[in-house]
Amino acid sequence: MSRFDQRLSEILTHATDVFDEKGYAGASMRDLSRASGMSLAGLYYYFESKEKLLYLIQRHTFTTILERLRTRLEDVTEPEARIRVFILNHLEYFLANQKSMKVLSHEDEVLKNGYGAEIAAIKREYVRICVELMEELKRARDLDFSSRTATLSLFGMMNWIYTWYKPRVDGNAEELAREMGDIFLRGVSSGKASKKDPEKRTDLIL
Amino acid sequence: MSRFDQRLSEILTHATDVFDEKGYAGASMRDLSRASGMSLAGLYYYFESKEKLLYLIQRHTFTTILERLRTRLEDVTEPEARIRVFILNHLEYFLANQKSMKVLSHEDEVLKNGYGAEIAAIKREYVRICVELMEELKRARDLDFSSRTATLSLFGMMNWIYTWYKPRVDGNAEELAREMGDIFLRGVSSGKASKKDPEKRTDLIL
DNA sequence: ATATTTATCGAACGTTCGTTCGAACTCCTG
DNA sequence: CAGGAGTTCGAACGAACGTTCGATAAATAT
Repeated sequence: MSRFDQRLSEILTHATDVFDEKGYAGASMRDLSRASGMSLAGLYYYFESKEKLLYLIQRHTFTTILERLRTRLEDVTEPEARIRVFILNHLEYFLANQKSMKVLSHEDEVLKNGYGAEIAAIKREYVRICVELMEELKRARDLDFSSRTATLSLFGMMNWIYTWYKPRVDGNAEELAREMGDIFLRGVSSGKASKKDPEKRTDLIL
Repeated sequence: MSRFDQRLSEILTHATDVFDEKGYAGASMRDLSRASGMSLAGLYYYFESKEKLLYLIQRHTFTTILERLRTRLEDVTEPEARIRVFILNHLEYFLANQKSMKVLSHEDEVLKNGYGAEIAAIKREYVRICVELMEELKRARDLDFSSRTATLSLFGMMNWIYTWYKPRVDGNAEELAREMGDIFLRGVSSGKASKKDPEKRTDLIL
């Protein structure tokens, strides 16, 4: 890892802190300069615009969590266990990198065109995997529920924690993953749900 | 309703559109001026700062949904039904006022000091009611789960919809409330969950 | 030690920001 | 129709914005 890359990732870390606290639009380049201990002009040696900086943060965060997920899923075949792996992976990374994940979640719509499209593609792939896990579970247990609503509800449960999680009160990722996994999996485990429209589309429009 | 109040609420509506689209920090007073068809200076006849404008939007949205909830809960006594009333009320208002609710959810932390404290107090009361419904259910059915985690997970499921809801795909509030109610209530209905720490605190620190 | 690349900086650019102010317009009341 | 209150506006304020540029300092290579 070159000196350049190392310094860049330090800047990314500090920028993440600032975006977390003030939001992307609310954070100024001068804020970032102050936080990273580098001059305003100096920052532009490492990236060409504020927008690109957000892109770099989001891409790194998203590709990392996706990578870890893929590795972990390799070892597990049972459908419910695979969903629990998904939940645990998501929450573990979320809590260990709360600021990055808030910047990823909260600044979801600010990147436009090229950068935005690239991040959106990673996101689509991440969600697609989760929907597939739902489909596996439905097939294995002959369940009937909307994979789309279920998946997006699950993401809601998990992603919302950035608004309320307090380490001292809410325990670690394992506990939380177990609690949320219990609620979600038991909630979804019954033929009764969503009987009305079993052909409900499962592809996602995001 | 005075002419002043009427014009103000028109401005609030247009401002909500702009905040929804660009975020509070990303929206300029000139954007708001353009959207509401009034001159930049003219806006300041109706409110004294951009911050106050966000406060007015958030307060109106939050007090309205809270008011409706109280009215609806008066008619229902059975614990599970009361939670379903909460979910339906929340989702109905959320979908009918998507932009306002996004501004309320997404710009949660931007108001500081006086204004922020007032909104936070309404929020605390709203969440407190939901936690109490959980406690009622637990008592009535002798269940054992963390009211805090359950409540906040439920809020996550519901509030996250502003990131994915498409009317044509996801149906109306009733359907969604039934689906999410099924998942959540079935998920929470079992003595097995969270057995490990039955004394887990139920008061919320937000 | 010198030359060359890599890294950092102060100062400034033009633009946009939230807000103010006094003048003007509109409207209701006497 | 005169007059005062209620409403709207153009123009401007100083401050802060994202970005650029040429000079300088530090690190590396010769």
